[in-house]
Amino acid sequence: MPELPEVETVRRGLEKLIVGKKIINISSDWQKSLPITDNEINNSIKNHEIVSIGRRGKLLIIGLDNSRSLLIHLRMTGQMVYRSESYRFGAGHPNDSLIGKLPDKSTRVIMELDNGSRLFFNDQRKFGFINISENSKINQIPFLNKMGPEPLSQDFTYKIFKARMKNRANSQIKAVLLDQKVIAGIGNIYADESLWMAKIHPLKKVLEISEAKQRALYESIIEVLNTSIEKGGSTDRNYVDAEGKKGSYISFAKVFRREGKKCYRCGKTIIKIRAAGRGTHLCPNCQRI
DNA sequence: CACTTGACCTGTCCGC
DNA sequence: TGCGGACAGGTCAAGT
Repeated sequence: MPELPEVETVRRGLEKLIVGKKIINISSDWQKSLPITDNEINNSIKNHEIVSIGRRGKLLIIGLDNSRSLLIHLRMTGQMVYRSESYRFGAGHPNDSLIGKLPDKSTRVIMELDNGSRLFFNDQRKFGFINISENSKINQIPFLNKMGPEPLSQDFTYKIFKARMKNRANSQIKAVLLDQKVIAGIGNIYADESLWMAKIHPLKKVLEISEAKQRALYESIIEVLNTSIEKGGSTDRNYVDAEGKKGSYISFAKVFRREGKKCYRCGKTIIKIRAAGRGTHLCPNCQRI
């Protein structure tokens, strides 16, 4: 589910809530959600303090005081929800939350902190995970070391974007945007939104996209991601932030999940097709093949 | 090399 | 009300 803006929203929430706290325990009833040995949990996680919360693409990185990091990928339906000690004694959950009492049936991992609070990793579809790495080895993880640039960093210039597009000249643009090796953090929602904003058909081959439109796409990606972070991300189904609250970007979306409705720009009907194996939304008038 | 399909899982929605 | 199939925001491996 969560793409860069959602993961960034969770990161900011966790940064406020759990940095400086010590992990007392971490446990799971689904091995694949926490593929870490008991030995490692006892030696490298328990009684260690959380010193930082980072993000790379869609991956959350919780830094510990022993040069290790917990790597968390939410995949399609993951949530990281913090609950203070008061929740154990009946405190209500936020009104704009999708979830009630925790743990619930999608809870895969529970982390207990030293102030009595708990962090719940909920993941309906069990695709996500919490793993551990030595910081010095993080860049050796294939998924991370091949990952493309962060689209919201200063280093992500138009020149870099253009060069990376050129490497994938024969591919369909939507597939390229979804490829984490090209640019980190874009998923199905923001690929569709960026392409609509830049007026590019998702099935267009990169080499068929004009210089002006490539420039527009570069700018659209940055604008769309920044706008979504401002709105706290998109809650289409499962996504909630670190406090369990929904994001509001989906109600600002221009094409995503708007099939059958009118294009805000030209009034024609938004359609849904398949591109790169994914449901893909576009305006057939603004975005011509 | 580029693209598709299947796998990993659970839940929801739609049509019969 | 029940049942089967399609589909869901991600990624990887294998096949064409």
